[in-house]
Amino acid sequence: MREYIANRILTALEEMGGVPEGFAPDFQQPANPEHGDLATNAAMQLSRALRRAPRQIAEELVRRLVLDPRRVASAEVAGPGFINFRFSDRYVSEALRDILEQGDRYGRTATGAGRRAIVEFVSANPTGPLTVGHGRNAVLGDTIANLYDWTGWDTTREYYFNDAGRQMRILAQSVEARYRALADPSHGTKTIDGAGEPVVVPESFPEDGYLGDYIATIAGELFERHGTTLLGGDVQPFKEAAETAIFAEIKATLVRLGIRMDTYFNERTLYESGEIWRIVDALKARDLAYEKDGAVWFRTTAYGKETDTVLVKSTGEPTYRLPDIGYHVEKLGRGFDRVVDIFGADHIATFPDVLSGVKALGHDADRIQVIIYQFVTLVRGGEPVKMSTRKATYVTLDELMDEVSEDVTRFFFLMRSPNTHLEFDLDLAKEASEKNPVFYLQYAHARICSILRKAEEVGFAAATDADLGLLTHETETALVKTLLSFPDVLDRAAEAHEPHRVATYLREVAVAFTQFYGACRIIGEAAPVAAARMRLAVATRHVLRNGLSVLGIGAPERM
RNA sequence: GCGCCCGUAGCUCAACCGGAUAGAGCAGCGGUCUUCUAAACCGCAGGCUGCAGGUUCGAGUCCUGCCGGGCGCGCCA
Repeated sequence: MREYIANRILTALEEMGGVPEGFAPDFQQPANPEHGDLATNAAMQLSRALRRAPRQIAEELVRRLVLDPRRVASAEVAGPGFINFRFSDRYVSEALRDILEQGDRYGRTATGAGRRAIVEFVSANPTGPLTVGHGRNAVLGDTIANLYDWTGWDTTREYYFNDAGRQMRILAQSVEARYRALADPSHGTKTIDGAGEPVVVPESFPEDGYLGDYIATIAGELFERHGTTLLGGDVQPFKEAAETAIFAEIKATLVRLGIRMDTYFNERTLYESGEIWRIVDALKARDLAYEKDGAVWFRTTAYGKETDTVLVKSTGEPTYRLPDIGYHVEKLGRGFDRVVDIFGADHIATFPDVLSGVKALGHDADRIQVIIYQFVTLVRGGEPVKMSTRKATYVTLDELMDEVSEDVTRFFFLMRSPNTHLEFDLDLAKEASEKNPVFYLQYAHARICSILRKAEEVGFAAATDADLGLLTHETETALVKTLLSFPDVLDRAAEAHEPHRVATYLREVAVAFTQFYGACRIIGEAAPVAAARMRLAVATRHVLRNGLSVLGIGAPERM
């Protein structure tokens, strides 16, 4: 519809002349229903170029505008120069028929058709269970991937990790120390500081080791399986056991959240392929990298930073920036048209270096979209909770889901814009979970299912040939019009990488349906009217179900 | 000190590329179940959009400065 009206406007404007090259009228959905179904501010935008008053332009435009009355009922000038369009009844009922035909595909668009996107998210190294902090990343990334999928992109979900660094070494040593305490009765103990409190640990436990219970569990399993045979040996078996166990747990947590990765990318690949050293050479060849004090530096001052940045330490070990650059070059090399990263706010200062590196190597960094989300502040008993994976002062995602359910967890992380801080009050989430807005959406869906069940009981099959023109009540047309914007909402949410728009929209759908439900009965009305209303209910169910599915949230048939 | 994000109703947050009278939920007050799910609906109250300038037909939105909160600024990841 937008496209149709835009074309008609451009045709009319052509006759008027003086319109700037490439002008595209902008549309919005008026907040006030008195302002019609669609509005354009084209006349105001053109005021300057045409050197005429907006209202005058708008009036001439409307006079010249040729619109098919079967689609558009009216076009009128209002306010400072808006042109308000009202859809015809015929268009509205045809659009509703279209929703019903598309069913569980309704909402899908072809915006990204023929293009490929990769969304990298979670990407936690296997040093411990996923925490509430990872939750926002995981749910945001998965839902953004869903949005790409629904808007026609060929979408890949990827998990990037590093199992070779210092943290993994400390993790392995932590497991080994717990194991020794089990396998060797003579192994002593010591006291270290953990989260401000003294903790008793095995004597060989690293000062900054991991204190979580899962470490002891892994050590216990090793002892059961291998007895004392691992004593005094290499640390490698401990590392492998820890990585295997922790990754299994992470994947299980993701599955609970409804997340399945398509690919896993190990940072080590970039070392083994020699990719990172090729990058160093290429940067040096362009005089964007140089050696100083035994280290290799990236000339980030050439990109507006105050200082240059170390790429390879004097120990010969790369900093994480180098493989990050390599990883992004590699992803672009795989032919993705869009490379999306989901990062926490702590990466805000580092990803520009990565983009600079990608650009320096002659790649198209514009294909890379970095989504920065603000941190989750966990509040318990009115106090913010400090979290650390190493010190085990965290709340895991699994614990959170146990407390408030998977659906509430997902919705909570999605209902707010990524770039606002998210305050997660645990007490509130637990106590007031029944008041959570997600239930409102699910309830509307369950209610529709209930009506359809009831209709069947009383022998009221939902005829597919209903006369949709009978839907003339205020709440009926309002509901249909709300349903109509679903594809557009998905397009915009995908483009902006803002899943919360879908959540906000679904609430509007649920409100519109509930108002219709309150004002109009279905079962018991004259057959033609009842049939038409049932079709409307079915269409609404499609939008709710499809929308919830984009968010990764269940659509229960009864509650 | 520098960079980025945020500041909107008592609380948590919306506001689509700068548009028309800034909207929801929760909390508060008052109504509504003999009829398809009351996990609901209707109504009332609640605002100098942190402050001060600027840009323009028009600013919560863009620019500058200040105030307040968060995150980051390492040969750590």
